[in-house]
Amino acid sequence: MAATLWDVAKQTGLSIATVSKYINGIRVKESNAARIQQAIDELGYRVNMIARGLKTNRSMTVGVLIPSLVNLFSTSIVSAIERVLQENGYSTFICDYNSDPEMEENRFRFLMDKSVDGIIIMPTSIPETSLDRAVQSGIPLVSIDRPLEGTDTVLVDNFLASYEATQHLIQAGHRRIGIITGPGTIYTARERYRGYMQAMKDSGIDPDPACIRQGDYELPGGHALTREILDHTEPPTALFVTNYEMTLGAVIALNEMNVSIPRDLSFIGFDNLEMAQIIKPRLTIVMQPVALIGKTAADLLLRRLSGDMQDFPVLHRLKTELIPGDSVIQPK
Amino acid sequence: MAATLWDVAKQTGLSIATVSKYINGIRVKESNAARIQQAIDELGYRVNMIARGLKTNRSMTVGVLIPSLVNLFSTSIVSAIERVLQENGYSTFICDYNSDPEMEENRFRFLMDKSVDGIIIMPTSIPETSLDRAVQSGIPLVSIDRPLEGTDTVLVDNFLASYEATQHLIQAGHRRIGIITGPGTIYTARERYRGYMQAMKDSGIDPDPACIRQGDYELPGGHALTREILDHTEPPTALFVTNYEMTLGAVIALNEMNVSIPRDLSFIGFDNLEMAQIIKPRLTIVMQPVALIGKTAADLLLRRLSGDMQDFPVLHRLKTELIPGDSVIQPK
DNA sequence: TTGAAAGCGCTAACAT
DNA sequence: ATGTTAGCGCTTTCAA
Repeated sequence: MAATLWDVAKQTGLSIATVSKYINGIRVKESNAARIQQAIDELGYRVNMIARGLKTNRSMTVGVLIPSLVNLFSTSIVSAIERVLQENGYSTFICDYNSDPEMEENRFRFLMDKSVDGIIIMPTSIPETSLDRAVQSGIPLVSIDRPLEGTDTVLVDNFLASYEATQHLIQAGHRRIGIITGPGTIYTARERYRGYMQAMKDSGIDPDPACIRQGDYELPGGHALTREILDHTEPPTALFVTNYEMTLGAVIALNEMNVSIPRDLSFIGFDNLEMAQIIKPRLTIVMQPVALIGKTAADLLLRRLSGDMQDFPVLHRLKTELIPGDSVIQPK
Repeated sequence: MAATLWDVAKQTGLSIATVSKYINGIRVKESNAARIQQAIDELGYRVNMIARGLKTNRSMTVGVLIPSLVNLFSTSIVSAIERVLQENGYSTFICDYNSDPEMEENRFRFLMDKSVDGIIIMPTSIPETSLDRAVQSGIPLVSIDRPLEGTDTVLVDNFLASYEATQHLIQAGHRRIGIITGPGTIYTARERYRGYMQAMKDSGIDPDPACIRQGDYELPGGHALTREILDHTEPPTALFVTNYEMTLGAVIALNEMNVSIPRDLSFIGFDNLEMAQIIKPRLTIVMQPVALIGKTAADLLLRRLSGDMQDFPVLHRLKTELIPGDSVIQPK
């Protein structure tokens, strides 16, 4: 059906080998080059990547494994990854594991079976041992958002992000500061909780457990827990919500309860500048450099793919940014 | 490095062909089957999909092309597609074209070059002629969300969805009904606009242009246009917003403006039941069956992939659902 | 500079 | 039921 090297060779009267060389950028006689190119155009010849892959043992694809495709944070990163990889001739198998630990391993194996050249993974609970197969096959692995033992990693300084946000509230004069964290099983959630606790401690504040709620990183959780915290007889004067979905839920809940930001409650949210800027008053948020995370991970993988194993395993800890809005003022 | 058929054959003392047969589910002697399986386990043998693909001329991958990876509607569909495909042994190349017409063609060609077995595309502006290559290569194509000439298509009845929503407002007694539509370049936006106009017309209402705004399907647009419409000297008594992002923007804007739903304004939004249920009062929304769209498209593609070209090209027009909330009441 | 030939790992006749 | 063999389309020595 589709034209092959053989067709081009035949049409030009040259050999397959010569045509192959031309395609791979090896010098051929100028006049031949022209004839080959013409034949390629006429026949609409395109390299069969599968055949090439079989020969070169490189599929020019990388796998990207994320908890969920239906999550803005993940997909923003993937979007950046895909762009970089694509610019370098790689294509991307994107897999989600539905935040399901079993499926996580499952999909990882699946990617391996697809003979990807490298893998970028946002792990939740996959045990290090399951990754051995990749390591042993010499397939580069880059972990994002959460660290993995003995693996190149790109993440943000979650502890510091949370520390700074909390400190920001403290400096505004708050002492009764609420926080909605993520699941204790998730690394980022633990780190963000740590940052909050440390900041409180460093200021000599003893946090009230009534102000601390562990959420699930999902919108409904943020909504419900915000109500819980605010319904307390002595609600906090400031609230810090530690991811995007829960921030959305919190804002909706506060609107419903007619709790005015920042008059009744100072507020710091997480991620998604766009949303933060649209809300009135503009929300003060912790912003993660999603595009940079993706780009850094992709660049790193590309480097490993090219055989450069310098400084392995490296840990890129990117900085978050506290974007000031109008949602934090002094408590009454 | 990795074990091949040859290794397994050698270890078992059988021939490559026999091992291959076993792997492909062709009966071999029971005792041999056991030996082969054991060797496979011991060696950690896994089929080389690339080699198999070269031989069978099927890569067992399909391409999915969407405008954006950073859009809940798209990714929800993709998520469903991926699930179905994966269950059937296919893997998925997900590409986004950043809502950029040039890139759209670009990425389409890219997928073709990757010798995918089939393609599911959510097209924006790709000309039918660009798809010829797929058609000529015999690569099945399924279009989602928007119809494509001569192509299997899965979409929802946008006209009816909008008609019903508008009618719902009219039946509640509204006559001054605002709408925020999407870009005129996008099929769904045009259809939703048509549905609104038709419903108004069928009830003998002449819509006021001041109540009609064309948005961009993005959150900030919904936000800004809601303010515009409400700032009018004679604002509508009801507002219909025609996609998720803009609905989010509209709700935020209304909260800011202290416009109470439904007391001051009846409201119908679009998509994302989760959000609609969390907002108080619960939003009445038009819901698209995203999971079903994905599943239908994947099933259809799978059918074409298996050679069943019955009723080609078929158009699946799925039904949306108007989910009643508490955001629509009679106007004052 | 070009071409002949040997596979990459697998499947599928075909023969046994 | 099993084995032999001929490729799939490409890259890459090696020789000419």
